[in-house]
Amino acid sequence: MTTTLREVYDRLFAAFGPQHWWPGDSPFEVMIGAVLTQNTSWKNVEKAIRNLRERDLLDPHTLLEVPVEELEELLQPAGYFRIKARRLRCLLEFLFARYDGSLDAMFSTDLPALREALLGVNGIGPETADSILLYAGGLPTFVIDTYTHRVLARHGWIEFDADYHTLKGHFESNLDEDVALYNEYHALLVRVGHLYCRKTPKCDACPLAELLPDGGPLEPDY
DNA sequence: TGCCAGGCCGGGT
DNA sequence: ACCCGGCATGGC
Repeated sequence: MTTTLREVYDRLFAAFGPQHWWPGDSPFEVMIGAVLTQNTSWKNVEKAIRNLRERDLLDPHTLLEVPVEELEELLQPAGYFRIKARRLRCLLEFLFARYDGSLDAMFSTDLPALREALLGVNGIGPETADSILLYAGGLPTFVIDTYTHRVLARHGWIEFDADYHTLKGHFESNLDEDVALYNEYHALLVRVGHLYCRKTPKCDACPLAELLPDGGPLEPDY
């Protein structure tokens, strides 16, 4: 790759500017959103979060008191509402079992150990864990998502088969360890993905278009 | 109208 | 160790 990841970032930032991620008024709200947005558009997530806010449930202690059936109803507009209600319960149980419900306590612990512990919670995979750590906790871990994979694979900057861990390491080993940079970079990748890097690429107006290999994107049908 | 969204899990080869 | 179906709503 002749273009560095830093140069890609600079292009994206020049094109789109700051993305102000993650939307949310508190770390807890951000953490909830990370679970709710799994394979789901953020618009739908907003409706569910609004339901929670209207009932003052954007707090670990109050949310803990909500029966799972009631939680399902509140999450309905976000889709996958039954499974997400249970996933939030699992995350809450983890938070109380280990940190007495305190996000500050949780985010003050050793990052690699906390990440592994989160991955042990049912419903928390690598992207959700890293989103929680970076966007709710302000900890330096790079978030990989489908768009990240697509953008890099289509430009030939990674092997198409590269897994989550490999992509994460690729970013973290080629960038300064900088929470603000990790934050903005991932948000920009999602933005450029939404606009130009869908299942059928629309590379014509993409700010990264001139960095494509001759003949267009590799893996265009991914 | 069908396709897709800021994944992840569990069961089957 | 992979592969795949299931999960569900709303926007374009």
